[in-house]
This record gives sequence, C-alpha cells and structure tokens, in this order.
Amino acid sequence: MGRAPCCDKQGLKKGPWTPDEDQKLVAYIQRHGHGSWRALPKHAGLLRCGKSCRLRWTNYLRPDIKRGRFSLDEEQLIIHLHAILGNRWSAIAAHLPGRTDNEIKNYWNTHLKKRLLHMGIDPVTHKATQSPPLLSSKLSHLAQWDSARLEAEARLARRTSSHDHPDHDTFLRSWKSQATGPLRSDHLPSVPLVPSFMQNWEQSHAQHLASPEFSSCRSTSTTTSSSPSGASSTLEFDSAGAALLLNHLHSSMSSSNSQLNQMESLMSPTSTLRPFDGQDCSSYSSPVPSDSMVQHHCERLMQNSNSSSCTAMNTFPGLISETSMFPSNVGFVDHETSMSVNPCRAPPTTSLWQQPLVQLDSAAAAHAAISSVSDGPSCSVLSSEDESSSSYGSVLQLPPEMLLDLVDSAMGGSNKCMSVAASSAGSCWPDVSQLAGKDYWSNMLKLVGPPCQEMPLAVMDR
DNA sequence: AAAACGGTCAACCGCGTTCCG
DNA sequence: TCGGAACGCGGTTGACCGTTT
Repeated sequence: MGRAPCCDKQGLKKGPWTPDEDQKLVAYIQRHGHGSWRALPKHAGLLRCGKSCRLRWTNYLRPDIKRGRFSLDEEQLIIHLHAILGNRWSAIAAHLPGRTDNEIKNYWNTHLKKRLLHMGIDPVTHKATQSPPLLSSKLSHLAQWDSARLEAEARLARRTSSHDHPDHDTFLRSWKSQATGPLRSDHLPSVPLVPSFMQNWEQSHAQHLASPEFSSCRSTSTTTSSSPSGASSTLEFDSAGAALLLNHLHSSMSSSNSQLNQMESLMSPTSTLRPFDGQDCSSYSSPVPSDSMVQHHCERLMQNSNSSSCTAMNTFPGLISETSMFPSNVGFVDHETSMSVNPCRAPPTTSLWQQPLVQLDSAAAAHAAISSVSDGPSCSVLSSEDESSSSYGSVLQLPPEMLLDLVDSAMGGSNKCMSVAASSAGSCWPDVSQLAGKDYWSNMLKLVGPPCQEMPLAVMDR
C-alpha cells in the first residue's frame, strides 16, 4: 500500500492567507521546522492543506526572501539564464538568491517578456523576429536605452547558449575524439575576409604566415562580393595549413606563462592595453581582441552609417585601454562578487569575458544597431544617449567571441569556426565556477569542453 | 464619481516525478 | 515490485489596486 492521505480535502480553507495564519505557520516552523508538510497544518492549527502551507512558506514567508524591485543585474541574469534554460523557473531562481521561482516567473511574464516582444525579439528563442520598432526610429530616450540594453543582453545570452547547438556538439566531439591523434583539419573551410581585415590579419601574423610551413600550404584569392562591403578576399589554407593555424591560435591562447602578453602580441601589435590601477589580473586570461580588430569591426558596421568618427577601445576584466573615455571602472569586475560595475551593465557572467566597446555617435549607433539586426548578431547597441546630455555617445558592445566572430561571420556562421571559438574560449576561461560559486557554470563549462590542459593541441598532419 | 481597463502577483491547478509502505 | 500519496514545478487564475476615460 502507499502512504496514508495527508489530509482530508474537505473543510480546508483556500484563498489568500490571513496575518493570523501566517503567524501560526511562521511560529510553528521556527519552533519545529517544517518537517512533513502533510502533517504540518494539523500540528500548527491551520485549516490548510500541506501543499498550501508549503507554497505560502516558500513563496512568501521564508525569512531569506528578498522583497522589492528586481535590480538591473537581476534582470540581466534572468534574461541570460532564460536564454539558456528556458522556462525552468526553479533552475533560474537557484541563481538569484532570495528570489522565488514564482516571483521570477511573474516578473518575466509581466515585464521582461513584453519588453522583449516590443523590441521584436522572440522571448522564447531570444532571436530577433523583426526589425525592432524602437531601433528604427530615433534613439534618444531612456526607454530606448533600456530596450537596447535588454536586446544586447538577449543577444549575448543567445550567443553564449549557442554552444550547445547540435552542429557545435558534433564538432566538439570530433575535436575531442582526436585527442590522441593528429588533428585532421581538411574539413576546415576557407575563410573569406574583407581586405582591411585581411591586411590586419596578415600584418599581425606576418612572421608565422611567412614561415615555410604556412607559405607552402596557403593561397590567396580575391573575389568580388555583392555585399555592401565590396570585394572580399579569401584566405585559404589546405588541411595542413589550417591545422597549423589552429595550432598557432590555440597554443597562443592556452599557454599559461605570459598569456596576456602572448595573446596581445598575437592579436594586437598596436595594443595600448595596460594594467588598471595595479589590479592583479593574472587570474584572468580572456583572449583580447586588438584595437585594430575592434576598429576593423567598427569600420564594417560603419560602412553604411556615414558616420564620421569612430573611437575604438578594448576593455576586459582588470584591464582598461588608454584610449578609454569612460570612467576608470569601466569593464572592471569585482573579484568578490563577480559583479560587473561597468555602466553598460553586462551580466556578471558575461563580464568575465572581455567586453570590447566601440564608441559611436548616436546616429552611427542607430545605423549600426539596425545593420546588426539585418546583418547578423555581430554586435549590440547597449546604450544610446543624446549627444548633448552625455559625456560619451552610444556604446556598442561586441560579443566576447568577437575575435573569431569576425571569421565566423565571414564564413556565414560555420559551425566549425564557432567550435574553434568555443574551444579557444574554453581553454582561456577564468575559473568561473570559483568566481561565481555556481555549480551551474561548471555544468555549462562541461558543455563546451574541458579546460585547456585537457584539450588536445592540434598536431600537424604532414 | 464611477465604470472600465490594465498591470501585478499571490495562490491555485494539474501534471510528472519521487517517495514510501 | 507496485500502487498511491506527497512533492515539485510550470501554467493559469482571479483578487486587488492604480490609472484612464
């Protein structure tokens, strides 16, 4: 036989709880703990079923429940987690201390979902469903600032969650399966690049590309593209060359000694990055896109915007660019709380990665925002203010995978390149689980692969 | 002043899972 | 091992309240 029924369903009270009932429930739980919910109402002198008591306690009376409005950080985290977890409110609530699943669910349904919908973003898929009406008009109000911020968060979250795309999994499995053997990279496609980017790329890697290994296995062709950006070049590697390139990228990113310096020398011959205020940034090891790459990406976005000026800069945890016009705490992450104090309000989780910022005037930002919607999720406008009311203009936030995103977007979103990005990023991620103290992120890291020391390095198959 | 409307959120409902006798 | 109740979770409801007409 099963259990005995917990209570007689008849004669039980339903509906809103009275203060007297609340007092009885709290007093009983404080003295005895809740123990068995089915037995609690009888012992506490309540004419309620155990289920009702449990809900009242967990959703309202529990002493650690946080009351009041959701903070912006909480909003960002909800959007971010929802993009990954969907409507799993209890799982989302586990990452917002003091908030209940019911509260988060209500807040999503009454606030966040509507705002995303209003911006033309599907709150289920977190993908743009249409041109956001707000972005197609003037970007000059606080509501639009807020909308742009939410849009950026949704995009960022979606891109982060894209690691569990089936194609990506397939490639990761393929990658991992080669741990004991040489990397077979003949499946890597050629990479079409716009000329300015290709020039930067080749300059940055001149030494490597000039090596006999590379020169014997690469070729360059130029084709005319129908895209607004005009002609594009294709940098092609055969399998050996692709393997070498991968190896070069990977080893440069994953080496533990002087990692930041190596990445900087790899990606940014003109970088002006410097440590900020003596902060120990040795625990951070995110790949750093160079100023020139940010500049290039900015140029791409600006090609249709007729903007006259564009100031590029890099920020990432613990470091700040000398070219920054922002307050000195831009991009800084509190080591204790892992909370970002960056005014763009990047979610704490994503702020563990670099947050390249591109400064534009409002008109340019509007154009860039629109082009980013139609041209793929390569960037997001985080904020937009009237030039007259702000010391700085609008801010574009490029996603953390920007470095390889440049390649990825040029390839039309090839899953292979995304995989390279994930592998590289995974190998360079800081210990997020330690910083955030969340088991969840450990699980997320498992999804995208083991840390660098466990990752197989590409080996030339020649 | 009052009806209509819309937003909010605590509480309930129903279903799948877990637990226990 | 099985059956049934408890539990946990997500969806839905409806009372309440503020705003608009």
